[in-house]
Amino acid sequence: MNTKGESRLEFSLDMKSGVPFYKQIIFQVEMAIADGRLEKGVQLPTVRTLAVDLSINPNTVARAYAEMEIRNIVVTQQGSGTFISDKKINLNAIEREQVLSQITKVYLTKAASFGFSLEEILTNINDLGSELKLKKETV
Amino acid sequence: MNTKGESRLEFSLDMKSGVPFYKQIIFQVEMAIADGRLEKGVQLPTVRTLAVDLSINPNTVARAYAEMEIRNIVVTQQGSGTFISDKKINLNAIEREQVLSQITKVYLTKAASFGFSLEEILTNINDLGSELKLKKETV
Amino acid sequence: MNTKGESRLEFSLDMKSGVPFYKQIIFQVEMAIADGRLEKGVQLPTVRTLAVDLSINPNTVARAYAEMEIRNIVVTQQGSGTFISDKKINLNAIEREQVLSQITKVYLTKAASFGFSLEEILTNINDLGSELKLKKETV
Amino acid sequence: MNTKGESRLEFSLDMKSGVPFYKQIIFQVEMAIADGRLEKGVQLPTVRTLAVDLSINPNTVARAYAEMEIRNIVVTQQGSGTFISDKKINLNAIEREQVLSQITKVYLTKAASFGFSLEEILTNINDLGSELKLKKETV
DNA sequence: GTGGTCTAGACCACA
DNA sequence: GTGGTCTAGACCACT
Repeated sequence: MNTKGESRLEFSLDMKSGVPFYKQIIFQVEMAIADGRLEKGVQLPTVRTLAVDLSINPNTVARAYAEMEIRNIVVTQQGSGTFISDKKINLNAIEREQVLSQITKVYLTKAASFGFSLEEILTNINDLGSELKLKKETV
Repeated sequence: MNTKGESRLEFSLDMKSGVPFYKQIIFQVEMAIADGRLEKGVQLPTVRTLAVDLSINPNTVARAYAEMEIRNIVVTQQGSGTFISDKKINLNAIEREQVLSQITKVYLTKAASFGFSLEEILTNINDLGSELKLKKETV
Repeated sequence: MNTKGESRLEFSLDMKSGVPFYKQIIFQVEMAIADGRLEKGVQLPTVRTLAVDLSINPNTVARAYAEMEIRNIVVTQQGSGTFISDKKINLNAIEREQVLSQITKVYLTKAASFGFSLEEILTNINDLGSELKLKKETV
Repeated sequence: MNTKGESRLEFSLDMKSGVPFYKQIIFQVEMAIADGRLEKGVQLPTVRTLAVDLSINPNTVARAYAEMEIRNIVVTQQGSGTFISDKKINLNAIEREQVLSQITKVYLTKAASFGFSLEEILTNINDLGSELKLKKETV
């Protein structure tokens, strides 16, 4: 059982995908936040620890953490570690609408270019939406 | 409806994913062959046309085509264009599912980071899905 | 005389200040944007060129550019260079007020800890505000 | 008003500047000596007190004090505390001006990046300047 | 021990 | 030529 302040996230890298390692790390942290496995204040593995776990260079992990710090996904405290931040994005209704439409368009265009139908897409989102523990209704 | 010999494939690129453009192009062609949108003998857009469409350098498109030619996915007929060969691309239902899940996860994670609910997301997809003229059902 | 698309910015580093090189570079770009020496679309010196100019490692320049890309200060086009972006921040009136108060508090606290009076601060801001070509009135 | 033997200095740290905390502390003491806010014999806050005030590790404060002792800026009397020595800190008007200009530039650049006008900035500073009880005139 | 900065140099992707 | 990624290893700042 997780005690707050400690992270039991399992990281893994696809060495062949061509996706940069540091981006894979960032994505896994974002996913973990999205589905509740990581929450505010939880400490990420140390740079050196994760580097050993993944068998990559510490600088590569540091780069992922640095980018997440810039993006306000984590905060780092010199000498003590890297922690999930309580990032809050404040958007008004119109801006929310614009942001959602923008990212949805990119997603649908991509899905369409792979030949997926609206039916398949909606089914998939319903499945994954529950898995990620997305809140069901707008507050 | 496709007339043989002409391609109505819509390509799209994710400029930020870190996945090389030429690999994205190849993958989209493979997906289209696998699900029947492209079949033997259909002509791909010319290098120059596709480069303009995607706003990328023609060399990048040429590289994708060259790579596909090496893999026997397409054949180039000097002077007339690039055509789908009869190489079988095997991508079963499970693999299709994995591809869709992957891009859906990225999308939902991003949406979740902005606090959007499943309800908002589904509404938005239905709206934009019609607008973007996605096919409604799987073929 | 500057032609658009070319940058005549003179960069310089204080090697002894203890301020990281990449942060000094970012700050100088931000300053140049703030006072109009750099505007949307202008190309920054190439990574290698600036590294030679400043006698530092190209990776250090690349890091500065990468951080500015994340912050939407510049956009990079693979293979062609790094350009000032047209970053726009949309904030409503309340958010504007909060943002300004926040950064002003930090500034005043710092100035006070150095012993500067309100009188000195206002004089200094008036001087520098003109120099930076800050717009005088709210639009 | 300062009574000799007690220090009313307000320290502040810029956590993001990249300037080491201990250097920031030293600089603030030097500035205070230079402009008369601190004079010979005045006691600095204890290491532990200042560490709590600034929310940093006591070792960091201790390091700043140790460095100042080496530089003869302060003397430590075992068991009773740390006191300003009679070392002269020379910081003339021009140097003061440069320090203020530096931090003001950082502030204005940031404000400019959010599109604030000189008018808004000055209003905000006047408001907050009173609230934060900045001294109104130079001593 | 923690993270941060910088160098040096290799190799890749793209124009 | 452009920028991007990764490694290896040194040294610093802070807990």
